[in-house]
Amino acid sequence: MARERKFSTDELFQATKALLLSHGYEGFTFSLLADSLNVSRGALYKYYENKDELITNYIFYEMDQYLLKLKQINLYQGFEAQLQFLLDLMFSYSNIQKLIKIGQQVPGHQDKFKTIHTDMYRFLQDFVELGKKEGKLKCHLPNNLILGYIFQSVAIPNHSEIPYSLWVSSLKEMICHGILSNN
Amino acid sequence: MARERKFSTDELFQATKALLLSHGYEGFTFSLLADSLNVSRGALYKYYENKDELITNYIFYEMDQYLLKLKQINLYQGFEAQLQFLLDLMFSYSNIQKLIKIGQQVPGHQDKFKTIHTDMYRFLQDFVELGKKEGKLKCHLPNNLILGYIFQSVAIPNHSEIPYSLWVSSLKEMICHGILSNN
DNA sequence: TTTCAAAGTAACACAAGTGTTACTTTGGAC
DNA sequence: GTCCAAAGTAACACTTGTGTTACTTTGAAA
Repeated sequence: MARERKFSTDELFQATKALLLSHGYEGFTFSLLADSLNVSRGALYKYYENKDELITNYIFYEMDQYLLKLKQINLYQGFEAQLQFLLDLMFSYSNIQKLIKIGQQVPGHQDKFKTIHTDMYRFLQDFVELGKKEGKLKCHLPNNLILGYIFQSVAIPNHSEIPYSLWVSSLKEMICHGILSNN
Repeated sequence: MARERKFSTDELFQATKALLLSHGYEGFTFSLLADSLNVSRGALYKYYENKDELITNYIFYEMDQYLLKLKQINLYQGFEAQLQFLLDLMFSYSNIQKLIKIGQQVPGHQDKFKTIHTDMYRFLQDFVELGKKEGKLKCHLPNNLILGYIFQSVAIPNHSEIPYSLWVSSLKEMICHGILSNN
């Protein structure tokens, strides 16, 4: 009953993601997005009132997917298995942290994103508490700092192009046992 | 022989810093800067051709100061003392990392900033090598990853407002020995 | 084949940032 | 007091992004 669309929601979101990551919140424009989709700028206004609405929608979509994955942590028994799962998940979704930060820049939506962020941290409290109860995690470290520490580490820039597998295994080692030797 | 200036270079740099950190590279404008200095926009063009030149100048100035401090690491004997010095320095200059990232966004100046960045890392190679030779640092971890890991950790957002001293001591603990208990 | 609603476009008016120019203000040297 | 160079301003022309409107295109249902 209608004309065929020139771009799917998925293509729209992929282009949005690429532009957000390369240009940041302030540098992202509908003109750039329209060009990258080979579509007129006006067409985008058929779907979103403005860039803030699009960005908010997109990042929420991305975070929903992420949270869904995250909740699979409960399929694993014991702290160590859950930690491995969490670390692997983080490395395969390493852009999410950047996107959340961008989301927090959207005027009038900071609260929404802060809420989601704290919700995510609250959801992982059980995981941290489990680690502490099992005697695996250091009890004197604040829960949220442990979580922030884990999430932050995937964002380290790899300037010297260390191979991915070495990168991941080294980071896991440092997160768990630090940079110092034990002797 | 001339009229009195309405703002000093230091005031200019402080205002630039505040705006860069709050608005990012793309969001930083001469209009904002002029307003925050209570001066007309045109006046700024007396000193800098455009925002890129100002930002580059400012961040280089900031990094020069930082490198100067950093070189005091050689005043300390032994790896452990140097590590403590480095960690304390990082926490007191925690914004530098963000500013360097912003600098890397300046069109046509990415190379300059990458150079400075790698220079800084090269300067710290001695420190890392010393740690490895003394058997204090894990030898199998890539040098630049260790450095990136240390620098990145000061940028963790403190959403739950953990007191500064607990924040710093916890991070030092995690960087050195990880999040897991030893037993 | 006609119809019509969704998809898309082109163009307008507006706002904000940029860089420049011609101008005024200031204050020490003379 | 006069001069003049540095400091600062106001305004112009230009560019880019925004949101809207009137328009055309498309394709399946009737």
